[in-house]
Amino acid sequence: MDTIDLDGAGLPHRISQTLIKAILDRTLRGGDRLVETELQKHFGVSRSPVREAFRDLEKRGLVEIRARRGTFVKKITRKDINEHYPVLAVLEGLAARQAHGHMRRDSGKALAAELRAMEAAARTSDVELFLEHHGRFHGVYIQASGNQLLIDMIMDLRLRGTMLRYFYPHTPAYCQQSLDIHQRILSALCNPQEAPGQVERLVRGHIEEMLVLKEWEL
Amino acid sequence: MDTIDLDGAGLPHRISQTLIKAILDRTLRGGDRLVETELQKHFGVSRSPVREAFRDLEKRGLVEIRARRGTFVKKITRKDINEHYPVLAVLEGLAARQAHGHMRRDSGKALAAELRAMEAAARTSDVELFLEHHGRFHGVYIQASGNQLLIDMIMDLRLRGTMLRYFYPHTPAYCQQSLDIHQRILSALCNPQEAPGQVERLVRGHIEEMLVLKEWEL
DNA sequence: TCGAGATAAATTGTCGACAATCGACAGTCG
DNA sequence: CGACTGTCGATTGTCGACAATTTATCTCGA
Repeated sequence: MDTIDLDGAGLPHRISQTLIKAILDRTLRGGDRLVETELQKHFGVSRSPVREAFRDLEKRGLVEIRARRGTFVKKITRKDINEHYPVLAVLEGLAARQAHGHMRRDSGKALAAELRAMEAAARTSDVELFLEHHGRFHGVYIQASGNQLLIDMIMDLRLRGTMLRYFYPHTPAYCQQSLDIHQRILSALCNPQEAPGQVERLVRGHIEEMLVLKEWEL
Repeated sequence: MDTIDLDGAGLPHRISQTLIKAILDRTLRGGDRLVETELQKHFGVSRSPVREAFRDLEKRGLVEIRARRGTFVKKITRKDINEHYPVLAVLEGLAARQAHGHMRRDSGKALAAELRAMEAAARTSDVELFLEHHGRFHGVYIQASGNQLLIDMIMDLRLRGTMLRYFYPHTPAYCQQSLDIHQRILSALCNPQEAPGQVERLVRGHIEEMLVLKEWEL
């Protein structure tokens, strides 16, 4: 690896963004050690911004900083997966409930657009594209919840979830099958008459299902 | 303020702990600016550990770091309160549900002990003592959930909640009144026959009630 | 008197160097 | 032969100084 140029403002942020990308696309693997002096040379900066970037990654749950021993990319375990989805499920369920309370027309349109894109991706078995629009579909009602605390917590969890996704083989079949539940979620969200509890249950159940699936390879 | 001595290991951690105490007991008020050079002199260390402590406080949501502008103790707003309790409610609800799934006898005993202490404190109108045991009561089933991710998230939220508590006048009357719901939560948690959904609903409802109370002074 | 612009002070961001600590290896002793 | 201890290299923790930026102050003119 050679020295990379990144002039401008916000050194720590830019470094952490680069590292996040590297972790999410598995250039950096779970358990890998991040050495300050190496990254210092790699980015052509001093150790201070590198250390601050590490703190940011730690906050986001992507690395673990062990005092006087170094920082390591977090290793995904079965336990992490078992703990992740129930928490994400209740939070997204709450987000859906709160979003349902004040849905705007454009939010509904955005949801419908993402769902159509998901259908198209499923038809061509483009799993990667499907996942992108699937993520955006969820993002719409999360943002629409208007609860900034909730939004931040979910976004952090979803970032970690991106690490998890490598361990679950998203098949075209699963894409096809999950279209139905998203259609129902869309309908419920856009129907003011729908019971808030029902909207919440649909979303929560949809996410909890990830745990039931047995194909996780660890 | 004079220089304070804190030898030993974990400078940043010790500094952040000191600052957390100061923020929670309102020695440092919302909106106050934390200047690196001042704290550096106060603690008799360099700016590096102070900066790391700031990052820790930011992660915990107690301060806000604005780039090139300084770090400020977070100001509590009505919006924060409105966003806080629904999120805490669903998370503690989930914790209670998961704890209910594998309650040990000693957890039940601990719950009962805390509830008795709460009753005693309520009888003598010792609100401070009541709140301490109330916090521990919740802590028991949170820990019993066994979900470390969930535990960490709730603990962070509860820390922030400690800041909120100054804005709600906890009266002896409220203590007395909340004994009943805690008795029901205790019974539900300790009864294996109880429906998980019911346990979750009880806890979630109890926490969401904080929002309905009108006595918040902002 | 008030406001805009220039200047000065204060504060954060970054850097390179030194100190403290950890892990591995080798040597010694039982 | 195995376990313990001391040393060495590598890496993190801390420091003080400098650079960049923001905020406060001062001056000048309308």
